[in-house]
Amino acid sequence: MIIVRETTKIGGMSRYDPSAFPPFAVTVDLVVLTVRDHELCALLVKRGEAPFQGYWALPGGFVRPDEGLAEAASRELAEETGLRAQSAPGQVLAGQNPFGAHLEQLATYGHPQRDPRMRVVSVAYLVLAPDLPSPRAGGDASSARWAPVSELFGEDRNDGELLAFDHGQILADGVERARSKIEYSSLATAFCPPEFTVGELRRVYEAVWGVVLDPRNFHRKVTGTPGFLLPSGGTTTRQGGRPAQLFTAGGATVLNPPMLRPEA
Amino acid sequence: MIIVRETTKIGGMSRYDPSAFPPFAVTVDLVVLTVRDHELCALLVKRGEAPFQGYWALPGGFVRPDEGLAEAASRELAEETGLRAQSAPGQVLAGQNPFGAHLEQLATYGHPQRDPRMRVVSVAYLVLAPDLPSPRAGGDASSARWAPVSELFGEDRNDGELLAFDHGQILADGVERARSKIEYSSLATAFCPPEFTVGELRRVYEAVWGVVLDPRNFHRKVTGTPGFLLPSGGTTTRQGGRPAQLFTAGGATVLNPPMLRPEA
DNA sequence: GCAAAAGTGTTGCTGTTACACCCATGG
DNA sequence: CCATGGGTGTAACAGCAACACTTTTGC
Repeated sequence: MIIVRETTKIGGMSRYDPSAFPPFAVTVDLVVLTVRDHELCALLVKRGEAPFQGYWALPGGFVRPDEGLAEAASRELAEETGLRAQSAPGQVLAGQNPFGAHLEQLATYGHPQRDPRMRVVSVAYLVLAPDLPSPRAGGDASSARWAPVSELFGEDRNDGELLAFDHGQILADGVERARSKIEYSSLATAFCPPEFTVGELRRVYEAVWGVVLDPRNFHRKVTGTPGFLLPSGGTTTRQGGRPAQLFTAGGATVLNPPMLRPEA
Repeated sequence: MIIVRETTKIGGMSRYDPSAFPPFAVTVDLVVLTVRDHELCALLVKRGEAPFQGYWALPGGFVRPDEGLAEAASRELAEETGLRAQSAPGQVLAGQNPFGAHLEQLATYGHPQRDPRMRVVSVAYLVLAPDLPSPRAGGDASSARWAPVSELFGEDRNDGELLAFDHGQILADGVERARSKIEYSSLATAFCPPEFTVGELRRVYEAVWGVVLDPRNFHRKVTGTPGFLLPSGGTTTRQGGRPAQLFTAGGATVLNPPMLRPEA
């Protein structure tokens, strides 16, 4: 164990001695969410080694000595899913990249005993991605899956399936962040492909919140908010019924007034 | 420099080798905000050593090997101000402690070059405190001060006064978090003493947002929101004029519908 | 009395809800 | 023709902004 030699505090000035510091490891963990088949799903990978061998966990890994935190999250995301993420909110580039995804810092978890082996501080990132073909984790499909969050937290949850470390808490925080953030921002478009219809966007809200929304009022609300949606010109009938206009995400990132989440 | 020996990745399973990890230092930095004299102010301390010697900086310090992150933030806060913080949002205890303050995690900053000496990852915490007598930093009053945020970011800012490291960014993020969060939560009460009047609470909103609010509509709004304010029974004339009812913060932590921030 | 701050009443406006209704396509 | 989803019109209603007005203290 490395010996900690914190400098004596004199007048609150001496903040730390750079030549001596406590032995910390820093990792990033990813809460990757998508909407599949009308359900909010999270990406999980299976652990192959102790501790928590065989448990499902969030994807993640070490931060390398010369990379930033968001950079590390982005790299891990690409390694495990092939996704490329946009970390700056409100950037228009997301639509240009067919595998674009939203990435933002969620929170940092550093309980002293969260990893039984050593002191690990983990910076969690939240990723919102459009529906992807299938997860890949180093080419081994059996070690990664999309888990519906209702199975993990809902009434019909399987309590036998606990996540490794404190990843259950991290995932819950990520889901809650996503649920509240689509209320007052245009983030829900991050779950959609580059071009999408109003109905598809509505089904995203319904899946994330677990509610049903009035299609007519929803349509008026989102098309009436300036900068939220940009008509792309095309139409599609991929959902059946009358052809629907196609839109791309507009530049507006903040919705005012917000989308109202029904209390159900 | 410690040599990094990251394990080879096999099927995305091997996350890290606990016996070898990159050399990271983990610190906490505090954005301590209060309202003094109708102005939103932040607590700054003067650095006594290189780098950035003589610059103003956010209070903070090392995370000790056996303490949690919030625990470290709370300890640093107590050491530098004498404040005791409540980290769990919505706790009723704040009113019982005359030096109670709200504490929540803000974000984590880990740019590889943010500290010129070594790799430092800093977990920033946001503290909202009622007006305090005067800052103390290890007993040396000249090394700590309350700085109005308008002087640091407003039109009348003094550009010569840059903060150390990336603390300007951290402070800006904290101020923005506070400004947006009092909109849809009852957090503004954290800036008030245990007992306060509706007018005092309104002046908090006005100082944090830099706007003027209609006293009549504000009064109706906050007293009409169930669980926001609890009448304590007493009255006061400390603001002059007709005696005002005294309130304590109610249990409600989320305001729905939110307080509307004027665009001015 | 006068200034100052606390409260209440009222009116018009904005935005939401709920639902009737029409439109355009595939089968 | 009918089912399906897309889109518009409209009336009832809730909440907010603006402002006139009353109340209760200190000086």
